[in-house]
Formats: sequence, C-alpha cells, structure tokens
Amino acid sequence: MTPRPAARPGGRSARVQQSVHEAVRALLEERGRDGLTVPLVAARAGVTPSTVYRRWGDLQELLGDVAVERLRPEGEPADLGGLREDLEHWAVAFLEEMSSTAGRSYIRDALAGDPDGANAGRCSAYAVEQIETLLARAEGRGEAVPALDVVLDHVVAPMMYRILFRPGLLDPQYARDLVLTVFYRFMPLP
Amino acid sequence: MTPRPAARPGGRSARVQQSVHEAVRALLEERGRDGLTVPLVAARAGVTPSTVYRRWGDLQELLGDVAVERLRPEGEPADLGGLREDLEHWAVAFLEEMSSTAGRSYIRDALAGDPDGANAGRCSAYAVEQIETLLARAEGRGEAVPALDVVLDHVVAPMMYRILFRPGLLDPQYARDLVLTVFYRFMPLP
DNA sequence: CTTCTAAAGCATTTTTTTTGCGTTAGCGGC
DNA sequence: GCCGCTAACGCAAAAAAAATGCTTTAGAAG
Repeated sequence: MTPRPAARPGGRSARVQQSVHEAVRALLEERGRDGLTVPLVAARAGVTPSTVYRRWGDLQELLGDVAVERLRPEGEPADLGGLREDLEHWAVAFLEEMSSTAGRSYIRDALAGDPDGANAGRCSAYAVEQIETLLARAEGRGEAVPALDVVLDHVVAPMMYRILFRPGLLDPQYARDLVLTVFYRFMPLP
Repeated sequence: MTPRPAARPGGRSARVQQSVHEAVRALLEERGRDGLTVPLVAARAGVTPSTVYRRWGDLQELLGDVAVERLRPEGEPADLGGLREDLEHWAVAFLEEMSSTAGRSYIRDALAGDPDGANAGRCSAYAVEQIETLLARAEGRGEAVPALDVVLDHVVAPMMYRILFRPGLLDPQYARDLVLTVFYRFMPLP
C-alpha cells in the first residue's frame, strides 16, 4: 500500500503548518510545556483552533510533529579524518543535544501519542543516516568499520537509555567511552 | 507526577486510588488509550472527576502512575543455576513483556508527562533491582560477574532502544545474543 | 470520644474540544 | 490564463472536559 500523497501540500496549507510549528516552538520557550493549549497556539499562529484540531487531532500529536522536526539533524556530521574521531565527535554532540532539558522534552513528545511508532522510527532513521555517512566515509578511506547495528546497539542505545531513564549520569566522556568500547571490543579483526 | 507522598495514605484515599487505577486498566483494555477521559475513568471508579483532577492533575499523569505500577516486576527473577542462563531468561522475559503493544504503550505513558524523570527513574530501578539480584546470586556461587552498568548499557539499553525506536526487529534470540555478547566481550578476566 | 484537617463530594464557572456549514484558495484540465 | 473541483480553512454554536469555591466526610492523633 502506498501512502496517500498529501492531497494539497502547497500554498496556504504549507503556510499554516509553518506558522503553527513556529508558534509551538515560541510558546514552548516562553511558557513551557504546561501552560500550552491548542487555543493558545492557534491564536499565536493566527489560525482558528478548529484548524489545528482538524489537522493534528490534539496537542500531543502536534507536539510530536514539531518534536520530530526539531530532532532532525541540521546537516552532515563533521569529518575529522578518522572514524574514531568522527564517531566520538558525533556521539558527544548527540548526547549534548539530546540530554538537555529541551532535548529530553522533545524526545518524550515524539514518543508520546505515537502508537505505531512512526515518529520514533523517523528519529532513529535520522541517527542511522548520520552514522551511515560516517561509516561509508571511513570505508572509503579503507578503515576497518563496525556494523551499523553495533553502533546503534552499543553507542546510541546506551546514551538514549540513560537520557530517558537515568538522567544525571551523563557527561561527554561517557559518549567517548562508548565509542571506544566499540573500537575495543566490537571491531572486526583484520 | 505521582500522587504526592500521601499525608493520609490509608482508608478511603487508598480505596479511591485502587479503584481509579483499576478503572484505568479496565478502560484501557475496553476502549484503548484514545477514548479514555477523566470523567469516564471517574465514573467507572465511582468517584467525581474533580477528585481525579485534584489528585493526579490530568489524564497523562494518571496514566503515568498506572503505567509505572504495571511495569513493576511481579517477583524475584527465576534461578536456573547459572548467571548466563538467569540473565538470558530474564532478558527474554523482559523483552517479551515490554515489546508487546501493551508494554510499549505503558512505557510511553510512563515517560510522557514526566519532566523530572521520576517515573522513568523508577522503571529503571526495577530493572536494576532484578539484575542486581541475579548478579549477587552468581557472585555467591563464585561465578565471574559483569558490572551492573555493563548489563544496563549493553543488554537492557539496546532492547529498550529497539522497543521504543525500532519496533519490528525484535525476537527472543536478540535478547539472548545481547547476553552472550556481554559474556563474550565484557566479562572481567579471571 | 473528640478534635483537627486531608481528601472527597457537589455545584458552578471557565476553558477546551467538537461539529455543522459557508467560504477560500490550491491544483489540474482545458 | 481561466474554470471547475474540492481540500482545507474560518466562524459560530453546541458539547465536553477542566478548574474552582464551598461543603461534607472520615482518617489519624491525642
């Protein structure tokens, strides 16, 4: 089954979506997650509440939509010349961004009210994309390269678990240690 | 947020909490997460909606409260005579329970609307408790034992990451493989 | 048994959500 | 470029949920 192509993706609809997203982000900063209501967002965005309800269903889904957008990486991961350096740099940045109060909040919003895991899937797809870029790059340089799933299972997953379930145990060195562990214990032998 | 450390934990308050929790669980099965409202829960529980609002704040917090309760392990983890067997058995059971539709839903509820991570902290504390039991048991038998954080980072975290972010990649063998990996690559040398 | 007060009930008000219907403006065909 | 079709929006009314002030009930302590 192919996903139904958005019936009318351009013009006004696009403008409404953008201004609503923008309103959510602004109000999240100003008033925080609590004290955020659909009528408030709609007013700030210059649309009627019913537009928001009809398009997003409820506040939770709207927040999820905004969160996924916000968690999308800005560009290509940095190239420092070696896979270990690249991965460490990426992991530290990932942890830094995701473990902030705002980051954790966006992750929770992306997960909440997402029964089929569509939002969550997109989030992990972002990480996959970034890591694949690093691995492909290293492979092009002729370096030994771990499997993608090894990086996901033993670098990304531990960071995300601590971010969500054990906050307060997180510093940049933890990210570097996880990368080091992969190189130490999971690298295919030459 | 959990109901504050009750100043008056017995009698009627306890009965109200129990009947409200019970109503939530029943209605979650009957009507699913959507189509669940505070007035509905209150009616089923035989209390007034304002009682629920005053005690839990909103539906999300109530669901979080119920979810944490539901995610609490029932008893001691099984003792099969060896750490590897115990861990494998525990991990398979954990994955089985958590990766079900209901399990994922409870995890999401526990995370949503939990800004300070109190609910999440309790969830991971449950896992810590169970694993510590297994490790202590093994130590008592004189077995070599991995660090608790190694098990959390490289067994629990990968499972949880896939449950939340990459559903559809999960089977019991994955849990066993993760345990095997710990024994293979993370065990302290004798 | 009495007192004190946290927690529940009830009624009312406020706010949010839903819904019906008319209007606007993308989009495709000509 | 103009026209027709209809998805998506606006508006307003109705329904539902959330918040609140006041009253009552019933744990817990003395």
